[in-house]
Amino acid sequence: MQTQNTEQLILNAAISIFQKKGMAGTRMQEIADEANINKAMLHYYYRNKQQLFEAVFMQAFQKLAPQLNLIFASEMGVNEKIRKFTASYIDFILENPYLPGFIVQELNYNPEFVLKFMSHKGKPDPTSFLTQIEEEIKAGNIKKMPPKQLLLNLLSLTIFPFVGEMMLKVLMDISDSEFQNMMEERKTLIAEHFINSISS
Amino acid sequence: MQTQNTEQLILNAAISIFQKKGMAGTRMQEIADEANINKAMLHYYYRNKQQLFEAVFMQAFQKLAPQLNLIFASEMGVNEKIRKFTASYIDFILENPYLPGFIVQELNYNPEFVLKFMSHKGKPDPTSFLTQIEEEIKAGNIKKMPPKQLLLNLLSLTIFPFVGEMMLKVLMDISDSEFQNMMEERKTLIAEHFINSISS
DNA sequence: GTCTATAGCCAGATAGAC
DNA sequence: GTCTATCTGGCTATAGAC
Repeated sequence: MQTQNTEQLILNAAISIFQKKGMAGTRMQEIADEANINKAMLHYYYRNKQQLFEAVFMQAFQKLAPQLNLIFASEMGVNEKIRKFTASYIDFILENPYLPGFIVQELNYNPEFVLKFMSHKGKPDPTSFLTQIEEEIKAGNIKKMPPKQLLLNLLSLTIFPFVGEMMLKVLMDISDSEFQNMMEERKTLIAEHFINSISS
Repeated sequence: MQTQNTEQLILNAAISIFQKKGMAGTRMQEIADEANINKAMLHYYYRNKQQLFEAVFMQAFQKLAPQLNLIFASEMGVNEKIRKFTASYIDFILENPYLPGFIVQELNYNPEFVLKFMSHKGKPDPTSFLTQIEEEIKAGNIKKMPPKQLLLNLLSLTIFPFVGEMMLKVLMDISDSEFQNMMEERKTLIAEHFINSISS
């Protein structure tokens, strides 16, 4: 095992454990076990737990950002953006199920770190999408409503089912397989429904 | 300070800390400090951390349940339920801002405990609401769509902004006061928008 | 680079005086 | 019931052999 391999092995193991249990709930030993490697190696490559966590968080955010840019930074029309975003975001999350909950949660527990990290890393910028909405409203194609509320609705419909998966399963008596089916169904259902609800 | 008072004092302090930092991130000492009381008292009244946490979780869930029953277990018509639920739920959360995130998160980290707890405590049951939706669809008043997806959309629009508050503030450049204003606005905005989107 | 052993600390829990 | 003092275990982190 060379440097590159071991370092990546550790990062992958750390991603898996941190995303499931969060910063405070994770033990370094668990990560070592997951990587089939010695605990001292974690410190050799990543100095301490905080730095390993930051590497994981950064990686997660950088995976998520391009998904958001599907809607923030592309040249498509509004309806096309909405269809593209919902379908592709849901596909993406089905392959990274713990990601949204992880980001949401650690953002709550650790806002100061995140803000520091954001300032020198850059984040998706919704401005152009919000402007696009305003123009469509002026043109009479979309019902009058604050653009940020519209975007918030879209993000809610797309992201929440995954963040609140467990709560929803308990509350609505949904099995694992039914949940999967519902998410597949949402890939098209949300977009049509949402477009229909904003069109004037 | 008599038994009743101290016990309640501890529970209140525990609610405040656990909801902000979660089970794993909370220190017993912090709870003791918050309650202006000695750490040993926590163990005197609640035996150990797990049991104190369970008391907090139970209390949180029992506060939330009546809010859900506004929509699950009342005699109103669908549109009326939607208006009532969104407005009253948002009001409720504005006074208990950490509650939804806390429940969602601990449910993810601790599903087995929750399921055990649910079985002998009872939870809000959405069956009658789902049936009501089906009937409205048959009657041609609501667009054809799976009732559970409709309910999931409603919960997403209402709950997600609070669970993902920090993420949204960062992503959409929303200040504290703008966030408050948006949530006030949503008390009526969501309902009208949602009703409009499902009406055929 | 990788391992074993261990230092050092911190948090949960308890003993026991009052 | 409430407090101080302390035990105990577990966890992060490091020292040091290979």
